[in-house]
Amino acid sequence: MEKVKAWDKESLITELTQGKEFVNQFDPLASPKECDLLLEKILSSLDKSLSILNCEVLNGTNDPFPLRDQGQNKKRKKMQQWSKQVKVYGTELESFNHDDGYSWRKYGQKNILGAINPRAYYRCTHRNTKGCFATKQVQKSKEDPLVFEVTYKGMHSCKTSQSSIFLSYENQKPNQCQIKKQRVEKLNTIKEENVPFTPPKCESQNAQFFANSIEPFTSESMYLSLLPNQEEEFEMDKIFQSSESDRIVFSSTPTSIIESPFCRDWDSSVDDQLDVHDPNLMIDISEYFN
DNA sequence: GCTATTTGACCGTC
DNA sequence: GACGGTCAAATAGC
Repeated sequence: MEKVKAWDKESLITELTQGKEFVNQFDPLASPKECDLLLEKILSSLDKSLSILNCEVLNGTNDPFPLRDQGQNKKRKKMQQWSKQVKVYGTELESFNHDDGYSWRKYGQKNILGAINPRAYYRCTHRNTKGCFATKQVQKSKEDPLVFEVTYKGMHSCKTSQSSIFLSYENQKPNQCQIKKQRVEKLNTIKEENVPFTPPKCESQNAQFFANSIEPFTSESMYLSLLPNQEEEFEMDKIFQSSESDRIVFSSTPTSIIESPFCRDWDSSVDDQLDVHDPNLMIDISEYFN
């Protein structure tokens, strides 16, 4: 956080304060239209805040590949990166292609010291055509062969992303909050060291937000996590403060996901496949607003 | 012939 | 020097 310029820090505080105000203004009994409007404002504030952080904290620049344009400084700077785990079941393992909506081209594979399985290296197909330098690494987990650890590096410049959090308003089924054991187990696969969120709770409220799983194909099990160097710079629980009554639920969305591959235009047709109103997808982060 | 994947070699960092 | 990441020639699939 020290690297954030003074004016950026000011802007960040302003945005977060504004976001907090919007959260405070939230009224569960208000009309869905009003709620949507307020949500848009909240998301906008969060997006702006994250943009500031992404630009100034991670690299000190927008460029995910500072070396390529600055031949003088040969020291490789840390690139913006985040990881997720993807769990696959049954026959999915063979056909699993790590499809996250972007087209990737494999450019290498390497046996990693201490790892049983090799690590595969992918780069965006549009590297040459659109100058998109996003890359990802995929490695099968040592502990669980059904789990793939995917690490993304760099931002996609081949597609524009929108809001990182997709929320829908739900106030008609206040007592439907029954978390299935299976989903809880999946959510508990979240690495504690990387995700600043607590496991989901289940409480009835007059109004709740239900998170859509952002990435269509991995609704089964996925998590995103900030790498330690990013996490230490920005912790959600130190930033958000709000009243006790506020209860907002969204998927495990780390701070840098604003530009992540998962934050694409949301296709409402996916809702049916995902059962996006499934209360089991909830993660209660109310304590971060307290 | 074009595109994607494989794989050994090379390079930069620690 | 070891290791991880990338390059690029060879190969495969369509």
